[in-house]
Amino acid sequence: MSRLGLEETLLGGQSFSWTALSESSWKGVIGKSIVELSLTENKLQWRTGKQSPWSEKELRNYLWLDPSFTEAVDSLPWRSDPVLTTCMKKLPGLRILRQPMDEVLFVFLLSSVKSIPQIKEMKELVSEKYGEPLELGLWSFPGWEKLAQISETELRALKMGYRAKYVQAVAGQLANKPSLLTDIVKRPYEEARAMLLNLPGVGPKIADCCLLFGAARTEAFPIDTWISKTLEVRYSLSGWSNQQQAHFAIKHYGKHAGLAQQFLFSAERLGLHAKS
DNA sequence: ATCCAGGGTGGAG
DNA sequence: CTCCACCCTGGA
Repeated sequence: MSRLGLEETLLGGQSFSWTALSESSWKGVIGKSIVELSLTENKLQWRTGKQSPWSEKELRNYLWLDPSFTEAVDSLPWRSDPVLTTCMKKLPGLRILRQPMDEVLFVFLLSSVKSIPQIKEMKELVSEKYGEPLELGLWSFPGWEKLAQISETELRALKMGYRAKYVQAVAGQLANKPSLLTDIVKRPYEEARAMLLNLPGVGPKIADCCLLFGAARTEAFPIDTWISKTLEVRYSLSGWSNQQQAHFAIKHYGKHAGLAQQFLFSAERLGLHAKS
């Protein structure tokens, strides 16, 4: 576990639940739980709030701290892919978090044409206005049931713009079928993806983000502007459609393509290719 | 001051 | 397949 790898895992755009307390410590709100992480001398330390405390097991699951992570890393084609190797060497320990699907769907519905700070701000506004108060002046994500009671106008007031319509519509569907998300998580990848694509405001990119970050489907390979650029520039795939790029990804990176995506995405976002 | 892009999607041609 | 509106905010 490296400092940069962990920092990028928590703050790099797969989760919007974490804030930095210092160079190497972070505070997160997941569901109604508060968790603090710090990295000193390469050792991970943690503590959790009193209200809805996490067990060590929950923490290990959330951070993907089991042997399957090492196996997934080893399954990537780093032996034959210098571009991927560079990204992996620069970000040791970067991983996919296992976040709750409801929160992931919400933040990625807000993500279109928005930067990380903007997405975080929208989520915080919603939490402070409609969530439950927790310890330390923090607020929980309100949950979809609560969101269903909020009008589009009210959501627009929280800087959501046209995304408010999607949030409203999805909340409505989930109100009619509360089991939908837990149902989706149980289905095989293709089927789960098709179900997500049925939701208003959810296209291929957001569906794959939900499956990768909110359902631990590491075969999901979200194609956004950054990854598209990486594939064009680093792999000479310019002119390829998103569908063709997706086909390349699963073929080249394998069954944990989503993990490769995270290394490529972060390296591109942080500009790590420029430096030697 | 305008312009433009910020982890897209849905609809039209 | 390619355009482009959709909201709105901050930075060039």
